[in-house]
Amino acid sequence: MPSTRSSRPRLADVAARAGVSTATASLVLRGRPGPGRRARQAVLDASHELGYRADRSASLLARRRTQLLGVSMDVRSPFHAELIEEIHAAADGLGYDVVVSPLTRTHDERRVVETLLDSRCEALLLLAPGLSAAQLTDLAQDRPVVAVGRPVTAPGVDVVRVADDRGVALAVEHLVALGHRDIAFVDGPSGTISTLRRSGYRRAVRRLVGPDAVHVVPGGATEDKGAAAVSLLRGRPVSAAIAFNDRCALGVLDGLRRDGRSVPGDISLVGYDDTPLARLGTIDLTSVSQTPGEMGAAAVRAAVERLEGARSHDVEVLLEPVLVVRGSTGPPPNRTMP
Amino acid sequence: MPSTRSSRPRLADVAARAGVSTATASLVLRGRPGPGRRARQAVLDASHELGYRADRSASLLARRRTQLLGVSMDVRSPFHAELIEEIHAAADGLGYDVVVSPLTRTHDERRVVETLLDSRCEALLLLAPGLSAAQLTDLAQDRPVVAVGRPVTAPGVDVVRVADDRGVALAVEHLVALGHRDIAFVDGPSGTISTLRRSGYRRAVRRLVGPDAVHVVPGGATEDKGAAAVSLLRGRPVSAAIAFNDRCALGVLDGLRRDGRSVPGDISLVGYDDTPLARLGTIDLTSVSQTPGEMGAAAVRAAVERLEGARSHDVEVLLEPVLVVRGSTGPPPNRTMP
DNA sequence: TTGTAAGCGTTATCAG
DNA sequence: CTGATAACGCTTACAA
Repeated sequence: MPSTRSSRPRLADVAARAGVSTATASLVLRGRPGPGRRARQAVLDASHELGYRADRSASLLARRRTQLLGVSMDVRSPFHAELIEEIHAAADGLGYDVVVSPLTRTHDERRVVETLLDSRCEALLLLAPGLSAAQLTDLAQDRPVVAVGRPVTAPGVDVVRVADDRGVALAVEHLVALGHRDIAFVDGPSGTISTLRRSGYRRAVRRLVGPDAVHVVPGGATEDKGAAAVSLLRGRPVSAAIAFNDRCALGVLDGLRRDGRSVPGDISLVGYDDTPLARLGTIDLTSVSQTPGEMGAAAVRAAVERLEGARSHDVEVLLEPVLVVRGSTGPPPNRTMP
Repeated sequence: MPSTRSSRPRLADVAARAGVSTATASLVLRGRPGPGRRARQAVLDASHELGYRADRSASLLARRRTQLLGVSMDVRSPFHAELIEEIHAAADGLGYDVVVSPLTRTHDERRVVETLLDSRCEALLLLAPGLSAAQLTDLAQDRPVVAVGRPVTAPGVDVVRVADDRGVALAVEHLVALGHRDIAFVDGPSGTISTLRRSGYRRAVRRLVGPDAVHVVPGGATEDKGAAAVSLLRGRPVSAAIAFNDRCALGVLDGLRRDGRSVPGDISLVGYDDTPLARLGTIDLTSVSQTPGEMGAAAVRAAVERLEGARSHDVEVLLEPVLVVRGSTGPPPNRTMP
């Protein structure tokens, strides 16, 4: 009668069954060169028959390198969710594994980072980290640290982000190409990101339309701020608006509809972030994408370069945003031929 | 001159500095009884001065019990994100730690489960698992398995979910209390969940309004299906609708507005899931909450009960949903006094 | 090519 | 109350 407490098979079990040493078995199972055909086949068979899987803790403990990338994320952010997917895929391709630790009510960023380090992660990819530049620099003292999606200047840490000013410029270019000349910008909350996007708007409008065409109204990062901004849009003739982000745009959209103005019939609207929200059939918002695929790959690459000694100086990877055109933008109403 | 390659301090370093054995140091650092005041203080000081943190792999490897709960989740689901938070908090309280492994393009449920097991998790909490009942039962052979949020009948696995029929019934009761008598149900996709919600609707309407008042129209789980259902709502006088879920409700909302009907002025609307979407100021949807806090706590409790031998029979925890009343429901128009 | 044996950093057992 | 010392399960020099 077999013991009711069936423990997982260990490497020694596989080795015994295959009639080889654990050393040989280990080499075979990790696909390392050395063992011959006979031994290889025997180990593979035995492993399969026993349903063997290596114990992660033991393996990590024994290994010199862990090839583990630690990622901190905000569980609530859909954008982070996408990044996680991409980071996973990119890491996979380079032979690295990923440990994600979610920020929650009970686990703040400091604690999450410690957990990651306790888990023997060799590098840290921090998604939109809230830690100060000094703290980041301090962390980077002992291992590669990559700040993803937040423009920080912290010596020793690599940064991967999308050019915010370029993103808004893309939106302006798109609208101008459609024939718009009265394009407003619904600003975001105070902060680096808003500043970058606003200046991107300013420069693009000045260049493509004219210095007097700049029209920034205060807004914010949330729907209600966007909705509130709608009343400020009435002062001047406006045929298109670019919002700080998708949530803000959603508020603008709703406010406009309440006003009886149709989108894009009366006014075109562009958001930022290309969130799943923007993709909803009923919202269908033209939006600027931060290209999570590129970001994830670049972040992993940055970490791995450092780990493999291919680079020792800091790097800031500035990615190009992509405008995703959907149904919320179109030609302006009553377009007059020149 | 200290070596530039500063490796983390080990337990032995702490012990040496404190002038005690590693055994004593270990006991102190884990807050176990035994060591006296002197030793205790010395170890604590040394540990602090060195910035010591235990190596997780080594600790897990050596420990008899790992007290690790493995959780699989769909990164894209905001509801899962909430559950993760709650599970984390609940586990914390019971002295357990949580390992989350996200389902992604490159990591399907089988692989995620294997990773979790390789990491020495003692129990599995699977959020809305897609595995078959047979597979779940198989997994549950060797450790506690809790299926969260999906009604599966798999011998050996515990289930934690919210009573779907009760949720819809709550919505019906709310609407009837407001004076509605013509309440439609916009159905979901084929499946267990839809069946449960639909029958909850049927029973409640029959009981509170009358057998002829039942009015189910086909819908689906997404916005477009909801929007399409709006045209079917015109056949009968309808003063309120309950949608299969929030996304479907969003489609209904949009369709109604396009029709020029106001919510809740002309028609009241209730969603299901209480997603962040429902909470948006511009949507403000009355919705049925699956109470993630309760679910998370119940799931952790179920796993821990099994692990600690407090229970050996299967259990299905059926939680009460909660109706979150927001701005999309109100009294019916032209209410005639009896 | 293959096996022996020494770690990896903790925890846990068991004498003292 | 404290300290050796043997696990834990795997990787990896080094030797055969």
